[in-house]
Amino acid sequence: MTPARSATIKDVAAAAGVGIATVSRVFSGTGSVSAATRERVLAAARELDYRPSALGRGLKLRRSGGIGLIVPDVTDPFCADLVAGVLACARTLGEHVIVDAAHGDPAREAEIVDRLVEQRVDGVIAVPAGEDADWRAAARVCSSVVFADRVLPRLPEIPAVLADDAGGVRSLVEYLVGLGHRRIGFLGAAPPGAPSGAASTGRDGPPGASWGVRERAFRDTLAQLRVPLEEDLIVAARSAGDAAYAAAAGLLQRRADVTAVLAAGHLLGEAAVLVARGLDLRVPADVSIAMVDDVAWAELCDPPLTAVARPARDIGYRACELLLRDRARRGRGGPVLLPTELVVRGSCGPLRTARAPGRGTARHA
Amino acid sequence: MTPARSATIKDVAAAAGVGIATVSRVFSGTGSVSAATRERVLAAARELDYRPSALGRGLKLRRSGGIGLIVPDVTDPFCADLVAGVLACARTLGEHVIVDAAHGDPAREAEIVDRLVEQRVDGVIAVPAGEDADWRAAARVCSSVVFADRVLPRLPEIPAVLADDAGGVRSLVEYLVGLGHRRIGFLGAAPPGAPSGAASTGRDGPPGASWGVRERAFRDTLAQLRVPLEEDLIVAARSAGDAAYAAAAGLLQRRADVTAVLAAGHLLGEAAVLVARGLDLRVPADVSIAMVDDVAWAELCDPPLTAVARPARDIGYRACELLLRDRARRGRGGPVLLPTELVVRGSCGPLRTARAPGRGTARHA
DNA sequence: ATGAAAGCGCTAACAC
DNA sequence: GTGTTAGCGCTTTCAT
Repeated sequence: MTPARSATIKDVAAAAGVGIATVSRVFSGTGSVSAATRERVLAAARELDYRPSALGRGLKLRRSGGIGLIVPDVTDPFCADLVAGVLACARTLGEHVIVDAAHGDPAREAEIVDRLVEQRVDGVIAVPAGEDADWRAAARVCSSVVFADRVLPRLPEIPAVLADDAGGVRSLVEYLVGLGHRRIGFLGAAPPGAPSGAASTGRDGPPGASWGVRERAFRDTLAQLRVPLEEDLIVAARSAGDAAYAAAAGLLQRRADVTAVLAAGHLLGEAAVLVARGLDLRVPADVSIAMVDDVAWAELCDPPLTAVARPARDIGYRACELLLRDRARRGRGGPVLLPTELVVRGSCGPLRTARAPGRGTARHA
Repeated sequence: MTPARSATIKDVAAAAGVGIATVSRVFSGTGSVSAATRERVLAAARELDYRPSALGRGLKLRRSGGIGLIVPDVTDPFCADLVAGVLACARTLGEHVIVDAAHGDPAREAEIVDRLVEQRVDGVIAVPAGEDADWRAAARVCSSVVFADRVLPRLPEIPAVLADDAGGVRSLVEYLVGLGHRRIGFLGAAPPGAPSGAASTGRDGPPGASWGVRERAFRDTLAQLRVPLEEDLIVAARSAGDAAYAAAAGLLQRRADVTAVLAAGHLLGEAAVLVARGLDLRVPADVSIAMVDDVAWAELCDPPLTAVARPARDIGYRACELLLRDRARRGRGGPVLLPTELVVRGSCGPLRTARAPGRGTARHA
């Protein structure tokens, strides 16, 4: 009863008493077929439970009808939103999406790119981890590559869609300074491999560069507002859990006089909140906290956290559009910059003179 | 310089002065090739920047080397973890993963399944939304289908990997009852389409059935512990934001005497926390809250939320293994059940006699 | 050990 | 409008 192998276009043609080209026309929508024939073909196809093979079509057309998407980690809320955006756009364009996670490992990323090229995907969207992957080759073999959320300084010709991180940090700093804060701690993400906890050099490291953008925006805005900058208020940590926690704890204990902390990412923000709680600091009475990335828990936190929302979903959506629709317009005028939004909640308050006595001392690792 | 079209096996064969079969042998690892020839082939391939086409191979082999993964929503933390698990396993097996989100819409899911079948994926893993999709056909054309996290009652023959939700809820109820609670509200997820806020019927609705499992476990455990069950403490809500909030608010206002709330999912838990805050109820002094799904914010919450952790990542990993490796062992002895873990934090306290006066009155929509 | 040749399922000229 | 035919890039007998 059930056919051992799924029916092919040839089977359908035979069953409908037509040529295979006609069947192809019916299913690919190309050319013209009389209503009667079309009906017969459709009936035969239904009867045989025929499913056109994307493999055959792909081979002929030299494209698979799918795109590749590489993110650092699908469980990161920002990445997840980005993925959702790509999925939404790809769906409207009838393409499927091969997703993979590079976990910040350039070698792994290079492998993924290779696989994607072998699959002959119609394009690749990546939140790039590094320059090991042969991005140019990928852009050549696949029709194209678009970067999302991050760019690689050495590959300026690859089009990109980014959040306006500088603008986001600027609005946060302006907000904090407007509240009266002067000694603001900056928890920044260090590039992979950098010594954790060390103050950054202020220059862009090879990968990402986005951390550099945020730190520079922090410095620039402070300068612009004529707030003196203290180097040891700027801390760079690998944003992994423990390192981030250590960095935040170090900052808050070393400088008991900081009145506000700006975390340059949600993992760093999480660390800041946990450290403040561990040190028994009241937020915002003893210290104000704000962060980049408006993830779900920001609202659930007590007090709810003020954050800069970055349009992750839109970034994904636009990147996909850029890749598949606006091929022509691509890469002109530098990266596409999407606006961020400052979401004010309760975690930042006006400046108080000093921390309550006894607070801010280590009490908990 | 750059070839207009990427090199094919034929080009490499010509360049290396060998037949295409030899090149194929070199790249597919099949058959035997002399070391010298292999070297020449590899050199030629490198020279031409040759990438074997998965399309050609797939057509011949009648499999694409990829699997499909359908989840309700990639931005849901549980789903994201599940996806990560599938990705991890697929990677070890050298398969790529086509991911898509059905958003709880059976029609959309059916479309996705169709696309996946057209792609001739080697198998499909799904957190199923409904029975519209032709799962049996998919299982036939693709080699197989495995359900994750949910099963479809009408398709018992499809293998599945699930969390032991019943056990999780049971441990939560036992914990709460052990703390002295007797009037425990249950916030359950209603099947899509059911009237929100209405008490459920206690029977499995067509889709998912997982909500049914949790509610039944709630009832059963209470009965087993000889705690009287009050029907109007059981509320079913669509777990979407507003509906969940409304359901939680309804429960807490209608029954000012509930001393604990068990939310059957993280969205419902979020609603419970927000409502408690809105009603100015102290947690756990006025009301204890616990939920199923140990998502990131549970720890960031104040107080941190007690929750049942479900092994989302493992579910994904096992489902993928089952699909690709343990084909033989599949579907024997019913679904694979993975254990949950009760993570006790600060959101549940011992029973107090009554809510503080004035609390629990509506004060905030 | 290696090459020639026959498809895998489909689309796109090109004939009629 | 519809059928015929020639590949798309690869794997795989089957010879050699």
